[in-house]
Amino acid sequence: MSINLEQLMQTQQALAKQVKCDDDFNASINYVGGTDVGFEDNGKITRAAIVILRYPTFEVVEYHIARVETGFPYIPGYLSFREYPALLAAWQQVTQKPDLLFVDGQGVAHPRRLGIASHLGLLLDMPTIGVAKKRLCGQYEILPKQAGNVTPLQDKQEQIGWVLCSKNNCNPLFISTGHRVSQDSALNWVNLCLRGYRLPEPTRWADAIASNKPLFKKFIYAE
DNA sequence: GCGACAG
DNA sequence: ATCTTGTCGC
Repeated sequence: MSINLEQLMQTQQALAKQVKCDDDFNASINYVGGTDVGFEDNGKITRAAIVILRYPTFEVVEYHIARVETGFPYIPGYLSFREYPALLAAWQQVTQKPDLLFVDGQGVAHPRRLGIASHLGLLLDMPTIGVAKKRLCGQYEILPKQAGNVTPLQDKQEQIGWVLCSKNNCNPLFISTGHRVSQDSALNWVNLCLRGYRLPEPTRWADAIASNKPLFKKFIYAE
């Protein structure tokens, strides 16, 4: 089996046309979700974590981890094809579906406007926000690492997202609309979910769960 | 042609 | 992403 990138590119372009960048979700958010993906056995196994938090208290309501065989390599610009199968498996286990889902990776801040947050948003028909730790494409003005600083991420006269300094002395986050959320709301909701750490709570918990970090171990022990 | 390139 | 200790700075 070989990979036909030409074919996948066309698939992305077709899907990108279906992405909605306007607010289309209940104004009252009661549950927010976060996702993160990790790998095991030299990448043979893809491990996806999904966590649901109550908003605005950020208590963990439930979390799930799904492991599936990795069926696609990592190719910049095609990350979603590698990670979405495991994310869908984890999603099936979710009882309390969130009102908003924070996805690790780009939303429309992607060469063809279909980062994993947008792709997953379409597959789940859920409002999603892309929260990436690195830039994939687009240009922006370098900002002092002072919490609160924010500048547009632009690609060819078009704003594809935001570069946000979420915490002092930390590298910025790359925020972009995934699906059914406006760029302004994406930035707004990330800010509303920040609690003194670089990552917004849904992403921070998903990160801890997917990688079995101290925050998660402590949580398990307390349970 | 060369470098850049989410996780 | 992952393999990994200590270390520097806020």
